[in-house]
Amino acid sequence: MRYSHQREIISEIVHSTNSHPTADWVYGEVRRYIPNISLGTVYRNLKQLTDEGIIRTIYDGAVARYDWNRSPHDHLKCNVCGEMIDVQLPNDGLRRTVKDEYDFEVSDVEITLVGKCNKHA
Amino acid sequence: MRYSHQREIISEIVHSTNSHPTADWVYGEVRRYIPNISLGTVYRNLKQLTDEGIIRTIYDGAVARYDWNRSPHDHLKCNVCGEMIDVQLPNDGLRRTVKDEYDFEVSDVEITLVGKCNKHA
DNA sequence: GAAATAAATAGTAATAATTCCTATTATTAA
DNA sequence: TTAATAATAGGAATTATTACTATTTATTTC
Repeated sequence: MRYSHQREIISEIVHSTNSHPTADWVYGEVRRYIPNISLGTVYRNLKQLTDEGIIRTIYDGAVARYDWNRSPHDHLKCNVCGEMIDVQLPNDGLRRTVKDEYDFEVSDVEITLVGKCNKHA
Repeated sequence: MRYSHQREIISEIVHSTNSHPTADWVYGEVRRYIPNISLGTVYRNLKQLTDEGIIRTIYDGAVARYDWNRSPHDHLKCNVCGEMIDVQLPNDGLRRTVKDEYDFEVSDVEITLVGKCNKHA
């Protein structure tokens, strides 16, 4: 993968936020720096960055979101404010359970807890 | 919600499989019984059945899948054969952890373990 | 049981998110 | 510096899904 200015900016933008942005939001931000960038370029680069392991793609219902946080982690999704919060939850138990009970070889764990975050006591 | 033949058949089809079918697959099946049913009718009814709690909608990446199994459960997704297997995993620990550590009020737990199922030793 | 009411349908157009295509531009290797 | 080719912009195409509308059908009322 050779250098491109567009990819550099896209990567920086994803790394600049904890908001798990959508492709469309990233597109809007990149245009502040590269006004005539095309949406296809944004998608292509988000995919390439994902393939290279530089960012992660997560799915929130039907839309893709992008996450700079590559370390294994889970998400809390607040139904009230829509925010998605990174958390690290223990999953050794889950892995062991499915290995023992279903003979299933786990390569990836995806946990999302939906509910109400602490901003809405 | 008043009776309709179309909804009846759609519901039966979703209940007849463990394959977590997509709307498109359901559409193909329903047409064996109602050849001129429209895709919009399938989507509308799948949504209504979901709203009524008769079936569940789950997301597999970007596509919606439908599941007759309403009891709380999780999924094992096999990367080799693509199958999605229903399992019941304990999640009391997870709930307690986020309650205690993040003051997050959980209403729903979504767990998908990705890997290799026991058909591919 | 027939007419009135309104929900549901078929068929099709529209939308949203994403991918694909192609002529042109830019990066890198020699 | 040039040759090779990856990446781009711009737009068309695709896929999944929702919206619209005239017509049909299930239910309600008399």
